[in-house]
Amino acid sequence: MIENWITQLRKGLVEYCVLLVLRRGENYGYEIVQALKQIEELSVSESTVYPILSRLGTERYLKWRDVPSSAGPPRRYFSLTPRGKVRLAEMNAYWTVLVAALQALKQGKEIGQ
Amino acid sequence: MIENWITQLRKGLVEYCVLLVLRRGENYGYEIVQALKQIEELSVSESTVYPILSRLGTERYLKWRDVPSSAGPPRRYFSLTPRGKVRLAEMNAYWTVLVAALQALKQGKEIGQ
DNA sequence: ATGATCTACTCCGTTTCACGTAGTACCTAA
DNA sequence: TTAGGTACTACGTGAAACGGAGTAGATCAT
Repeated sequence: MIENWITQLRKGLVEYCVLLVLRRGENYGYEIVQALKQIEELSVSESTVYPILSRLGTERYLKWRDVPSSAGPPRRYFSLTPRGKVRLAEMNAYWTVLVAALQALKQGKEIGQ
Repeated sequence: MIENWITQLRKGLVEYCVLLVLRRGENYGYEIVQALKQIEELSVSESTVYPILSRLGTERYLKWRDVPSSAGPPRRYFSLTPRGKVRLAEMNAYWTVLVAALQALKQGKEIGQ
């Protein structure tokens, strides 16, 4: 099934998307989940995004602060650390060359000679 | 480490690349391995490509024929089945929208409103 | 005050894939 | 007969996505 392939293809990508969402400033978890849910091609859920947020936190790519909310438990606002910004830049660089390589493979590049 | 992320990102992609290599006609295993090794961003080895070839075979996306070789054991020439061509078309379609979605996320698209 | 509902997460188990290491086996040429 | 190129196969590990269930704070209608 193509769905299964898509699940595999998403590996690594959700993490990249989380960092991309945070590149402009802080956002809280639920908000990030809702934002990524809107990208149909990703179609992620809470159980995918929250573990990524905490993993990126323990790896010090993200920092956070808790802010009381008027509608529910305190919100945890995440933002990129300097370390996280470096990682995002590395990911951007790799993603760019990867997409270019795939594009070259799609278009005409023959193997053999 | 970024290397680990790259390993995750490759999941699903190697399979896609194998189908892309075969889209024009048949190739034998060793040749496919050498072709994909030349793509630095993928940097795959035999132990990655051969299992994919046999998986795609049992899933009937590929067919093959054995041809005696002048230098070694018979070569197994793989080619796309009609089913495989459909799958490749689906993958192309998904890959295209995914790359576009990531591009949109990279450029300016804000969340929240 | 009590239950319903929204918000904001956390935990656990399963599946799948990439990949490293090692091993098998075939064939030609010196 | 052995070295070297060719063509795979087997096995185990690690990491990520994901489904489903659970936890818990806060507001609001009854």
